[in-house]
Amino acid sequence: MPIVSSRSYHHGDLRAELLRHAEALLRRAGVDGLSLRQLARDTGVSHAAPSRHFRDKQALLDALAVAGFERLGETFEEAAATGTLLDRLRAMARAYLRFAIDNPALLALMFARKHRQTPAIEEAVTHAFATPFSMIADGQARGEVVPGDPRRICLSAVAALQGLAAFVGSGFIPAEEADSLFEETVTHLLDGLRPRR
Amino acid sequence: MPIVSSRSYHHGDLRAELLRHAEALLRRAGVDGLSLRQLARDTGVSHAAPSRHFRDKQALLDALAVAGFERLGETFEEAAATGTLLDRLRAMARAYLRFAIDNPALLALMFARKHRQTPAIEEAVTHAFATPFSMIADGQARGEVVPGDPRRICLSAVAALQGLAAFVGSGFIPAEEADSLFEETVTHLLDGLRPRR
DNA sequence: ACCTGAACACCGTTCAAGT
DNA sequence: ACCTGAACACCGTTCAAGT
Repeated sequence: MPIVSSRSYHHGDLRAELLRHAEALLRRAGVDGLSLRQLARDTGVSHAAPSRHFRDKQALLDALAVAGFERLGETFEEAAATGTLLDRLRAMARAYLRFAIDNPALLALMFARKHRQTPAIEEAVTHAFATPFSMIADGQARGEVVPGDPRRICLSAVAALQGLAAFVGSGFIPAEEADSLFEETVTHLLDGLRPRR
Repeated sequence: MPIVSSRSYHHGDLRAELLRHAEALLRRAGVDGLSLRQLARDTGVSHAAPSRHFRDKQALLDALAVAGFERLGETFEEAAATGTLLDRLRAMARAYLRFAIDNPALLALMFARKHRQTPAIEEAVTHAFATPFSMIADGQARGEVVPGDPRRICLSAVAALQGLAAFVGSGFIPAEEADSLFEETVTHLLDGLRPRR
């Protein structure tokens, strides 16, 4: 008789364990190598067991994306902990690119879903980008950032980084060039945020 | 006895026909819906026939990517046909975003291959971006564009557009917002290209 | 040279059956 | 409630065989 009611019969928490193995499988085999059956094998359950926790494969991918956005949001919070406004914006940009380079398959998953705009994902996205969003809004209130819809400003800045990250992650930009191109891009972005006087 | 030696036994040119159907299938079913067997069915050949023309599925995807870069390069050339330098750069940026929105699955294919850096693909990429590249180099020669490695300038500009296009294509940015965000981004990019005086 | 049909190992999904 | 095993329809790849 289990003490914690959420614990399953055979495993501690199969859902969490599946997610953990799925992240590892995604990392080492890519999106194409991430199969439910391989995941079941890695986790040591029958191939039909995951369906109890994820209705279908897309539900698993959605859950991975949510977890990814949560991790990304945490790195944003850490990056924005100290320093001047420009320091923190720069640190967040750096954290974003590092996340993209360290988790290329996960990042692709997070942004390559045209379908299934789950409320859970929307909430995770909003929460993840809350830090840079409020950073920009605060900067505007103090006159240190150019005026305009902070959501749009945040979006276009992240888009520029996203493109760079995608190019680096896909091998389109060689790793040697990534750092200096990143510095250029960030300098350029921060320059664009600075109010004209 | 066929007149043209490249013509196959049963079809005019099965390779070209496969590519044609593959593009259509990719467009209507996405990357996940693009299977060799469905493609064979669409083309009216046995499921093993494509393997004569494409060693494996990746080879088909590579060929689709090459065709995509060729099409993209053509739209760049058209966009850069007339107008001032800024007009042509703006037109190329617009053409890029339009291509991205009209061919989201193809664009994802073109840039999401970490593996198989084929010479054919590298050549197609270089050729496709030759127009914006030389446009920037020309602008520098005439003092109308900020100095610096034209390849890097081209790369970071395309990356910014790529990120925006990816966000729009994935439904991350609603279609209503795409145009105005694009205008803002392009204005910002062109502003960055203008030499300080 | 080019295509077919059968074969193999894999996959996602479903569902009756077990505990 | 949770998991298993069998079943089904699909897939990529290979290969002997046909024309």
